[in-house]
Amino acid sequence: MPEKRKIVRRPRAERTQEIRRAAREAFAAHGYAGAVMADIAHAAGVAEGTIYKLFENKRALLDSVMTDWYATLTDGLQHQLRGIDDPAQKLRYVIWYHLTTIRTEPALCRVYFHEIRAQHDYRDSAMFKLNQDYTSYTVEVLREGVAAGVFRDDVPLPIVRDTIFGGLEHYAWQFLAGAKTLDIEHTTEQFWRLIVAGISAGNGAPERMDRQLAPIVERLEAVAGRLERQPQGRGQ
Amino acid sequence: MPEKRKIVRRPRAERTQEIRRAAREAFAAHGYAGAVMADIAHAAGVAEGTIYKLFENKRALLDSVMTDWYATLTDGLQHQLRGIDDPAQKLRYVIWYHLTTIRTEPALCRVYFHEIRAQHDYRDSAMFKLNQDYTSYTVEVLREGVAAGVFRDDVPLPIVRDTIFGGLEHYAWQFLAGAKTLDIEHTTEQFWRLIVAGISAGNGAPERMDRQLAPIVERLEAVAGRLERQPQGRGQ
DNA sequence: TGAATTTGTGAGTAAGCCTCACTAAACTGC
DNA sequence: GCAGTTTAGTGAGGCTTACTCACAAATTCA
Repeated sequence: MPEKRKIVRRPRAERTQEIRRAAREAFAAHGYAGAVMADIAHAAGVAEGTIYKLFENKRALLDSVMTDWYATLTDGLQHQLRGIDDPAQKLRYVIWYHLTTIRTEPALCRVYFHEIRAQHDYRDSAMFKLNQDYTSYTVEVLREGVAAGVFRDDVPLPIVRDTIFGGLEHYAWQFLAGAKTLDIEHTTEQFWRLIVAGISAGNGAPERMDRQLAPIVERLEAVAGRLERQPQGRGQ
Repeated sequence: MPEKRKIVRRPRAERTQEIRRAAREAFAAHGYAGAVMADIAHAAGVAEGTIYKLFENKRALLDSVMTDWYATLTDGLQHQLRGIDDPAQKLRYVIWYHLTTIRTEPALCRVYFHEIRAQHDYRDSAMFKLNQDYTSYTVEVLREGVAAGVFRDDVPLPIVRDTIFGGLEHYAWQFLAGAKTLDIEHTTEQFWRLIVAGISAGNGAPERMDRQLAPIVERLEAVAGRLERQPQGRGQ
């Protein structure tokens, strides 16, 4: 006679949490396609059918895992940014925070980059909203910088935002693909310099630069010429 | 009595091409996971088993499709770059070319971004090599610019490269996700300005900028002071 | 204590990648 | 031409896996 396992019933929220935890590990370890629902069920200590009582399908389970994770990230960033004043320094922190996240949770980042964003209905999803929140702090920082006169007043905000996050992701992919270690301090410094140089007031595109320098040069030359035409006073 | 279809045998290369064409359409239309091998076989006019005689599996079929496509892209870029001299202008062309590719083949780009790079063995794949070729032209252009003194001599090449491609991809994703149209000319201009401002000789990070301007300001002030101490000549 | 409700189960279904034993077209030597 | 050999091509079936559903058991309620 086969041993009949006692069925224990637990609060819905607890079960949900249990399953989410198991799912997070599975997705992190094997990716979306590689994770097997039967294994997740086993790891969570429930039958496969139970998962479908609490989550609509595999995709919804993934969404739930990622939403959970992303929300804590966004809160963390928002909280830390309040402690910094200078816009350029805030920008530096955003870069550092993003890189740190990638190094701390490479597996989940990978899944996010490749599974979540690939969904055709991504732009209607909760993840999209969360991502907007996350990146909107950056846009906010940029706006502050422009208002303070630190950044050019014609910086194309969405493009700078995407350059930051896209560039970081692209760079970090080498790390996510297991190629090499990620030197957060050094990488932060390099990215930050590049971006800040690109948007700082006074650093326009080449011809803009010329336009800004032109009057200064003109003034210098005029004054110098005037001095040259005068009898030399004291040493140069 | 069921009609017996005549089996026609054709050169290996021709069959392969036929299947690849059908596969490309299927992958573009439905993505990797969504494309069904049975449908591809049907569209190519062969039995499902035939595909597996010519390609190891679904993944290998995708690789073949993408390799084919990517190779033509790389050739195109390389060819066009030879017609441009100025490093900054070359950079502009790279950006423009990349955006144009994304707008011309959004579906394949999407599959590339999300399926190819997600493979855990991506860095050993043929696609990785091709991508290296593609982006290496950009690094080459940057090197030329540094050598010519147009770009700073301390630009971190890999980071600039990743900022360009990562930023473009990130920005273009809104378009790939079907959100809005892609204004190539305007976007090219914005990105190019941002990057060039970031790496141009003379546009360092903030403190570097100060360092460069300092002697100029010093000279101006010295001269101005000297003028002020002198009896006023003609009215300015 | 019995009825109603809610939670949990796991065998079964369907979809889809892939295999393999087999068919028959093309080729080869006579 | 013909028998024997090689090889392109086939498609039914195997296997994995997401998902369903009829049922079972625990809990709650009257």
